[in-house]
Amino acid sequence: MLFQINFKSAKPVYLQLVDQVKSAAAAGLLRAGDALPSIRPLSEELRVNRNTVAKAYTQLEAEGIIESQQGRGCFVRVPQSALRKDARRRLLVTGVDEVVVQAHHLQFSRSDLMTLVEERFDALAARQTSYAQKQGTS
Amino acid sequence: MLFQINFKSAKPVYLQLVDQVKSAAAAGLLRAGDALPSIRPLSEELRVNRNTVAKAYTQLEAEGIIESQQGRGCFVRVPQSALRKDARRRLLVTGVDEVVVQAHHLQFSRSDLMTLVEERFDALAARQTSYAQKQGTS
DNA sequence: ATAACTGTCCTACTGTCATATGACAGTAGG
DNA sequence: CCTACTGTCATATGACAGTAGGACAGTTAT
Repeated sequence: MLFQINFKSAKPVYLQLVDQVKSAAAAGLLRAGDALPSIRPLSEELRVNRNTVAKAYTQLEAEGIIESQQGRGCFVRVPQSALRKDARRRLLVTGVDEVVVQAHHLQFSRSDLMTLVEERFDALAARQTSYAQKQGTS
Repeated sequence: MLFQINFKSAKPVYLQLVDQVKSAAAAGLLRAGDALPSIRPLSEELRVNRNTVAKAYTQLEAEGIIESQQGRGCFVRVPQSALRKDARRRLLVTGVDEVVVQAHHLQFSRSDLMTLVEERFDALAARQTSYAQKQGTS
């Protein structure tokens, strides 16, 4: 089971799926060219409506993470953002600022936060390399 | 004008207000004991319904950021989370993971990300100290 | 051609967001 | 006391987001 949904979460189901696909792609569990689970089987496995999965895939296509081909399936795209460095940076700053404010209210010091970010980044990178070893890197 | 609303944003108005109050509190623009703008005047200034502001304040009270007293007003609480360190950490990890994945898709390296986080943290801290100097620190 | 798969579109139900309005309750100052 | 402020609650309404089911359209293999 690659993906799983938390129905108690306040976050919409389709956005949970979007995040999980992104995360899997970032961790190397899904690599460029790989086919995603097709909509209907996945919707059954997750106990969710087809259109909910379809909506997640539409969103992912809009963000340039995947590409969908009618009648064939959906596929992971090679990671390349069309945006310039400063535009991408601006996007990231928004998320970073939220985390920084949250860290403050949760009474985390600067070094606490830095350590945590390093740790989580490395955790992601670790998943990446362990998977690459199993599969063989191209 | 402490707060301002972006009506074009996808984020609900009341959540924009919640974030801005949190941010102001984290930056020291609002300090423990300070009164928040009262609901009706603020709603007029922001061109928003009273209930929308009230909803934001209710949310902030639920999160322990402010305290509201009927007939008196709403006040910033002393920052203290009732949660244990590991519970607070778990909350923060969620946000950090999202940023880490986002950073990956925006093609930011580990050091790029670390630098950015440091930068944004210091930017927040700088607002804090500059305000403290103007007002005098207690 | 047909069957079985793939994604896509349309329509409808449900809940959330925001607005508007009226009424009520606690607090402070004249 | 009375007035003017404060927050709170209930209801109604319109717009939109999330989810769901039926019908449609493209692809592949037999």
